Amino acid sequence: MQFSFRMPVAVQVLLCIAKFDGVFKTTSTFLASSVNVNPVIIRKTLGQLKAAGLVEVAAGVGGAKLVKEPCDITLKEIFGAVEDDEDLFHIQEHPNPQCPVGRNIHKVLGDKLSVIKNHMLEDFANITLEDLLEDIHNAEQSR
Amino acid sequence: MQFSFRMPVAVQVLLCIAKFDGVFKTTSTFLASSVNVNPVIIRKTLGQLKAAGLVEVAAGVGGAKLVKEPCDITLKEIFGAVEDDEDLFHIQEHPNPQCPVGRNIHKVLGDKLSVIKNHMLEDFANITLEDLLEDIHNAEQSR
DNA sequence: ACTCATTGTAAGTAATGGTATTACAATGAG
DNA sequence: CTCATTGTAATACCATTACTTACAATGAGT
Repeated sequence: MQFSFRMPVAVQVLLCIAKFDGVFKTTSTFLASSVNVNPVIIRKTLGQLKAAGLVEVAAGVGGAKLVKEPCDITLKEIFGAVEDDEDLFHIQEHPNPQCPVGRNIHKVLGDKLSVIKNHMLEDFANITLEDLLEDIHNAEQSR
Repeated sequence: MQFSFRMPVAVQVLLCIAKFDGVFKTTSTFLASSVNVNPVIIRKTLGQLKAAGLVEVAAGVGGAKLVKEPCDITLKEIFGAVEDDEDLFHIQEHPNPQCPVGRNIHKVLGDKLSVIKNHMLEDFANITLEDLLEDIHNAEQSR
């Protein structure tokens, strides 16, 4: 059980846009060939990133660019842009209300798990696109 | 996108076993009526918890009991018992190796995300079954 | 030894969600 | 006006989850 492609795809898309800004026109087809998924997936992702105010996309002429600096874009924003804001875990909605465990499980476990989800989001908030660009740069240097 | 029922179900099963120890025989049918899922799901879950050394199940006569004290059972163990040990996120396996982003994304993003997953597991390790039993007890008191 | 509720497990079904793909109208710079 | 590209809908395919039925194996109680 794990999260879908969406967030990693969005991250890679943004990294490519940042990396190739001014060098190549970053169309959905171009980005799709880096990620190796269908261009429609990229367009959908770009739409979500645009709605979140992270990129602007040139309809018609094509290409996307960042609205904010890489140091001002965090994984938390990216995650929020492409994933629904729902609980991390799926707790059975209709437990037995006659059972003392059943009638409290949602509140008790839900509380704990939402704290943990917030921790995860905080971790995401501490990672910026610039961090990743640097890591990639370093990885390229040591080839 | 979220994790499946499995972990919350396992938690509820363990809580019921602890709560009703010596009062009711905790058969799969009994547990299933608290969680409100099919008894077969409970048996499968109990099998995983047994394999993880958290419970023992009386085949034939029926019923389950804890092998360890509630204060010694953490969410991390429960999570590990019912979920595969895989990455939190699914990073595209075949990005374009000709792209500097594509050929490094797995390492760069994977590293960051595995740190975050470990944080999550640490959070899980700090929550015991006893904590949850207490929370339920308190919730019941204030009804 | 027999009984019987229960576990362990397999097999099949249904529902859900993610990804891929095709198709096409709308866009907008040149 | 042209044309590559975006935005979006519709569809298909596949994997996973959860549900359900079925039945042999188990083991305490009689």
